[in-house]
Amino acid sequence: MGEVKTIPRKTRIQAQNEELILKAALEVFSAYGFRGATVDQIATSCGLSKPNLLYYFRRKEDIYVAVLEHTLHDWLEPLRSLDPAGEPIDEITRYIRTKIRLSRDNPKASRLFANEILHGATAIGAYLKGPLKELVDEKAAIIAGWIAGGRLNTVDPHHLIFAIWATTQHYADFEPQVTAVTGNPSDLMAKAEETLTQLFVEGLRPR
Amino acid sequence: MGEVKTIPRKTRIQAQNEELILKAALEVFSAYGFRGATVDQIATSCGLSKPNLLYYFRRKEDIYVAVLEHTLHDWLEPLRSLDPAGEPIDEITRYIRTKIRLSRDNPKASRLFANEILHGATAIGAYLKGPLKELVDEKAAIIAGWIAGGRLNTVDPHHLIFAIWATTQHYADFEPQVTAVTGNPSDLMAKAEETLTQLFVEGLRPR
DNA sequence: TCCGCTCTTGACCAAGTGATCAAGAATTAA
DNA sequence: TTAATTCTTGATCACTTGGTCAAGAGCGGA
Repeated sequence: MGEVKTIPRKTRIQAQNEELILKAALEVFSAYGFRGATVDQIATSCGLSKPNLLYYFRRKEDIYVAVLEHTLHDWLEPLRSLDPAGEPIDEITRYIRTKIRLSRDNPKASRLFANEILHGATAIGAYLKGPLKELVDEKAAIIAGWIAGGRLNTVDPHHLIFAIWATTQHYADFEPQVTAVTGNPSDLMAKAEETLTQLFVEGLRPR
Repeated sequence: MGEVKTIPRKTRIQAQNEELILKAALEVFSAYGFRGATVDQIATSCGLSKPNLLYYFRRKEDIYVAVLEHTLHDWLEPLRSLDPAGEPIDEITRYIRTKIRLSRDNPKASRLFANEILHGATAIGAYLKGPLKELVDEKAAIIAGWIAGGRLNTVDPHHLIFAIWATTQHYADFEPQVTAVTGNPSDLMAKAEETLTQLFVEGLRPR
């Protein structure tokens, strides 16, 4: 078989530059948002001229959508791997740990999505209502099963997932505030991970 | 005594228009962010001409800072009223409930802050490191006291406060995502309040 | 080598935007 | 009423920014 002729193959230079652009775009869009970022910034940031960048992505919005899609899949991977056959408390704990580490290691992706949703999610609204909703519903059903089996306390699974997202991404999205309040000690993220897992599993009321 | 002559009194029209402007500015800045919002939008939104608006606030940034400061105080009030003499579980529960209702009733203020912090908190950085940090440290100490007295499980108080902020403000800041995933049922916020209080107090592990 | 295609860029444009200003209208205090 | 003060705005400016275009440079296959 080999390559299909009607689909234009991607040049080496093309693949190379598109990767450069997406990397720079994540940097710039996550820092300034869609309207705050400029095409010039992205171009300069990856060593291309502005017209050259617009040769690869014809409109600013095309770059934005591309970088969003390019990052979305990885971002949801941890939720996807929530295992219905696992021990509930372990699975949730592992999910929280994975998520907070993802926030620590890739805060730019977190901020990119936060900004996108904060301003109405116009570019990924369809994705949220489609694939994301399906994934969340599926995992919420698993959690609901665990609850029905008496293996977790009774909480609304959707809101539990929201709570995990919110608390873990907080450290990326609100980093300046966290830093200002805590003074950014070296064990900040370790402490955060420990506190969140403890909090979600045991709660505040002493036994 | 009466009025001090050196301090120019505020005209009726002045007070009136400044209020109009701040209201419109909250609307526009919370929806589009600082760079995304335009002075024209704010002016049109409150029925003033652009030069007229700039007569009251000479620079765009002045409007932005004014509306931030104008909203900040109210936003932190619930934390301020955390009572060291109260019953710990009740105090925390009340705080969560108050916060989530504030997010429901004033999502624009939440989004305004979220956007400001997401993009580096350049306008309120000093406030975060000063008054906010002091307030949080004070309340964290109270919580630490409760923990030391065995009245709450052992968690880091600062991270507990972050967790409460994150989970409650999530419903305002990530509203499009919450709506997309849940379909926005009428009892959404009631369910959220119930789930969060339950989660923070009892945790997930069955007793 | 040659030729067609891809890639790159300087110059440029139109629209939008923050801010200014002079001059007139409205308000207020006497 | 009058005069000082405050308020309002049309016109305009300087600058940024997304996007275009024509022309040239570079690359790869035959």
